[in-house]
Amino acid sequence: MKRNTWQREAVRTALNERGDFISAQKLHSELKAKGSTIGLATVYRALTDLVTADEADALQSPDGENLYRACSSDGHHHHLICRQCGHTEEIEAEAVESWAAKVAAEHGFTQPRHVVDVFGFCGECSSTS
Amino acid sequence: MKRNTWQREAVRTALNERGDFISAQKLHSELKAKGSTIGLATVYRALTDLVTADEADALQSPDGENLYRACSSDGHHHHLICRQCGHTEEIEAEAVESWAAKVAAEHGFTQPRHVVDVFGFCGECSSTS
DNA sequence: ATTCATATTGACAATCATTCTCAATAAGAA
DNA sequence: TTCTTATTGAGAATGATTGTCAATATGAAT
Repeated sequence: MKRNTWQREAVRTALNERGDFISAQKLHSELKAKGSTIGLATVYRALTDLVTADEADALQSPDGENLYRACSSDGHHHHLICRQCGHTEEIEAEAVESWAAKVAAEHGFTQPRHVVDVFGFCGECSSTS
Repeated sequence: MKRNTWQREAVRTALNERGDFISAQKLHSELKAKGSTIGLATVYRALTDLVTADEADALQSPDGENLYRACSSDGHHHHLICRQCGHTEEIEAEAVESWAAKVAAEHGFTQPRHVVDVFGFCGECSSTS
């Protein structure tokens, strides 16, 4: 049976408060910084659970870290991520959904899942540089 | 000055002979299996160089490994990858290109790069399972 | 409220891909 | 051939993530 613990709650809220993607490591540091005694392994476990429960979203950063973020829209969606400041925006991709399904089918592939993310420099970072 | 070594050549040919994506680790094992004395670190260095020189393509597998593949078409392209056997097919994605550019622009993002890969089970693996 | 079975935790060890270090080697110019 | 220095290889180091296991705390039953 699944139990509710303040640790899981802490991870969930921390993820909700913060809008952007964050790594498990960083999330753990932040919680510790706020006085929490939560363990690193527990943060990983909680995040994995949240992803399984479709309450969070996961993606890999270019340097191999796993980044997590609370899922706002419950449906399937994609991201527009700033390479400089990490700012993230969710984007609709209806066109891509059907395209992916079509291409997969054409090549005889089944159960297609796709990774569609766009990286760039957001308006602010573009003007600053 | 850049020097040519048999090690770099070995990695380049191994990558060309093999059509699919392969991890640095596995590529190294295969080379060793064939009698090569090449070192693991060197394989990593060679692969990184090939990617820099746009002779190879890199992507991250869902479990955090970096996969490499020789670039056949020199232009920009995407992949359809079998989650079971690793078989890979290059796909054209004209529609996605323009979509990505448009979405980025709409949100004020500049210099968009995108990651578009479709994972699934290829025809063969679909029927086998 | 108390008891109890067990899900969950946290500290730390273990893993695994990748990068770093550095002495030894070899490519290529002279 | 000689010499400079880019490159190599073995192993150590790193860093994220996962496994281990005794201690703890949740929630159902009493």
